[in-house]
Amino acid sequence: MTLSRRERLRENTREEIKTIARKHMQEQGTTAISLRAIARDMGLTVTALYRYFPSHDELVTALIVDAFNALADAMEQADSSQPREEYAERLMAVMLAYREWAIQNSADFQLIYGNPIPGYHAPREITVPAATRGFRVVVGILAEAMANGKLRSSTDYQQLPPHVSAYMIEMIERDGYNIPLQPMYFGVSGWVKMHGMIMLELFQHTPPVVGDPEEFYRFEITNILKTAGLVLK
Amino acid sequence: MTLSRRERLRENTREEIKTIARKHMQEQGTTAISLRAIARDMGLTVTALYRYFPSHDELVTALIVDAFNALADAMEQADSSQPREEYAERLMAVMLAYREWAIQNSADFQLIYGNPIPGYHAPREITVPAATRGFRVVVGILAEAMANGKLRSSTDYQQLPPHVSAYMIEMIERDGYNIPLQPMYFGVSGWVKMHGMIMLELFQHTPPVVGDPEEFYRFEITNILKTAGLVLK
DNA sequence: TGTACATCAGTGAACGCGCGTTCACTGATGTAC
DNA sequence: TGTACATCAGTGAACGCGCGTTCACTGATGTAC
Repeated sequence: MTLSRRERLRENTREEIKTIARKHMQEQGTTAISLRAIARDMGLTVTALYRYFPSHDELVTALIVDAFNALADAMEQADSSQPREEYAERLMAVMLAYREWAIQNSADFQLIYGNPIPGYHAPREITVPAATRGFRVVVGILAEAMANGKLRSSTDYQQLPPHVSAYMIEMIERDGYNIPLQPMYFGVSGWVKMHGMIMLELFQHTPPVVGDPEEFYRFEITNILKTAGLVLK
Repeated sequence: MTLSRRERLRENTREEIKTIARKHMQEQGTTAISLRAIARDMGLTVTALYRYFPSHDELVTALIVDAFNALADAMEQADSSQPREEYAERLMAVMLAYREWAIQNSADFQLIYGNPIPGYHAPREITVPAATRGFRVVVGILAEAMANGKLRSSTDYQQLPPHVSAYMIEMIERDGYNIPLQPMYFGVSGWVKMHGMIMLELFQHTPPVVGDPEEFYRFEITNILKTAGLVLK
């Protein structure tokens, strides 16, 4: 669909508002998203912004959706940079992209995975689909590896507490993942660890412990992949 | 040392201020720590609070130190509730206490492990010693298990990137851990995972995926312990 | 035991900032005939 | 091609809030002789 001149200008202004909001987040944290401060930076009055976002919360929602999508884009791009049959390489690339994006866009990362903004309630029907995109890439690769007989048939997941595995199987169905339990369990189990490392790195808890967080991160991924029989070339 | 009547009253007031600050954090997030709001709740003028905390930042620092200490206390207590020789049980109890405390005191947990408060800079010489207490419990148990020949001599840690292991060995020395590299590596590697799970649970990312976050958390700990040869009775 | 003085808790006004949202409005741009 | 009208971007004042910090002060409590 083509946009009229007016619509294009409108889109540009919306983007400019979000760009400045991101700058403020980066400088002052996610609670510093302020319509008045953005207006000041743009040389507009506050009220003008209400033409573009009906409220502060709607702006925050737009930023959250953008952030989840940008992160997922980065992961998808990393995935497609690797040969299709090299599952270990694909997973490594995707998880490195996850970390890289988190560090390069730490304010956005805090916005989507950190402390909630006081008083703000995300409309889950809007944010959740964007939120799961990145994770779908990971479990998708794992499922592909399994379908091609490259995933070690570990027995771990078979010992999950019965109601946990029942819930997960139901969730796989409900959210349309269309994959077996094993890659889903493996994906969640690995994801939470990498996520923890990134969070701790971002807030300066691990750098004084491991020295080089990126090397450590790579090392841990390599080990996790090994437990699934996925070996890097 | 005994305190005079005046000193006792003073301590009580300081505690009351922190208690109300924690209530506000729980309700409005860590950025809502406000001297004026606390004064309002106490029926005092703002300026009266300056007798107890010389600035907003000093109050935040006190809350951070208290939080790290409370978390470490909970972990130490969990540790001492188990038989000394049952290393797997001790580690399970300690990590469950970690999660339990995080969930029961989610605002404090966000304060110490979540997004930084804009404009606040922690005096690391004050916060870091408190921050490492809990982790010391974990690696302490692992080192004890190793000293008693109960830790499987995995070769994982021997393949750490050379400058990472060099850095960690130096850090062990610098921070006075007095333990070998293996339990340190194992402790960090496990810690980051449990931390990630808790963060994701707290912010509602994993509950819709795993259904019962506590069961899942237990399951993952059990598996991690197994990889180190530590089996729960 | 009584008194003078120092210490301390708390007040109230002020400074100089910040915020989201509503309302009635002006003036430019686009559109339909 | 020219004109009337609708649409839209942006203004400016106002409402009712919030914040940390400094300053000169009052009045009660504790202490030393």
